[in-house]
Amino acid sequence: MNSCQQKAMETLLHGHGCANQLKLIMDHAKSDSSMEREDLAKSVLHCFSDALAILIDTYDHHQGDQSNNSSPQDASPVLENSRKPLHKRGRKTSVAESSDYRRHESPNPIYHDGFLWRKYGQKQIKESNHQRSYYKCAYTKDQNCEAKKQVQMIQNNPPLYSTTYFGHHTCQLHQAYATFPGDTSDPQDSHMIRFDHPDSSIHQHQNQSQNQIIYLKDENMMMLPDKSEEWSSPSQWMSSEVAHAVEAFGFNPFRTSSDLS
DNA sequence: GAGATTTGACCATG
DNA sequence: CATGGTCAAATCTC
Repeated sequence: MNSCQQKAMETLLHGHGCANQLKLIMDHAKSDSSMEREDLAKSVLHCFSDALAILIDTYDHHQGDQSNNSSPQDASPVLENSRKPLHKRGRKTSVAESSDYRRHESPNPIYHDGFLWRKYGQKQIKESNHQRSYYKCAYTKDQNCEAKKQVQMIQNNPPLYSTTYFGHHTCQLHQAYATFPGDTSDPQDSHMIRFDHPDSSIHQHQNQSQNQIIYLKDENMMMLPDKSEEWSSPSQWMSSEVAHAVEAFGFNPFRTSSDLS
């Protein structure tokens, strides 16, 4: 799996975690938490739309490369290392010279990509009418993680955002997630990872709940369990784009979080 | 009060 | 010197 597919899967996992939190809230909420539910629902929708954008973008690269008979590794927009020394402050290398970057364009800025980011700067870019935001991994100091990303609106109508990732996460993703065990106070910080599937033979975890499990189907439509048995294959309960991407790249979203490590 | 974000300044690069 | 990436003090939010 290349980095784009992994990023898309992380985004999907985050969305699924939000959906699980939403379920928990709906199961247990006695008081009025409609705002929290609404925020979670929005978060879920953002995650899936972002993941779709990544997958579609990656699929386009994949198709293009196949037609050009180039290797799969060339599909990701990763340029050669610049081999230039890093300095403590100021511009290090331009985007084109950066050692490793992946760029995605989507109608929504990618905020929920499964990682925790800390904004450290914002700048008006000369060649663009829009500002660019700079983010570092929140675990830059704690775990010496050097992952960064830049988010910039590149088009107004229709809105189009470019999210560029630099470097790799060396932080422990699951440790980061474990920091927020079941905390439903802030949907932005919801990081539960679990991928349930209507077919119990695929994933044992869903048996733990006889309660409502909400599955996503086409166009973000939510379905209750009494409908879920109708979906015998992923293509029936995922959006068609995601299912297509899953088949195209052969990655399995039904693995547990421990499988990912 | 702690942590996150904003924003002006600093600095490397071309 | 213009530009863009980063720092860090100021400000904001919870």
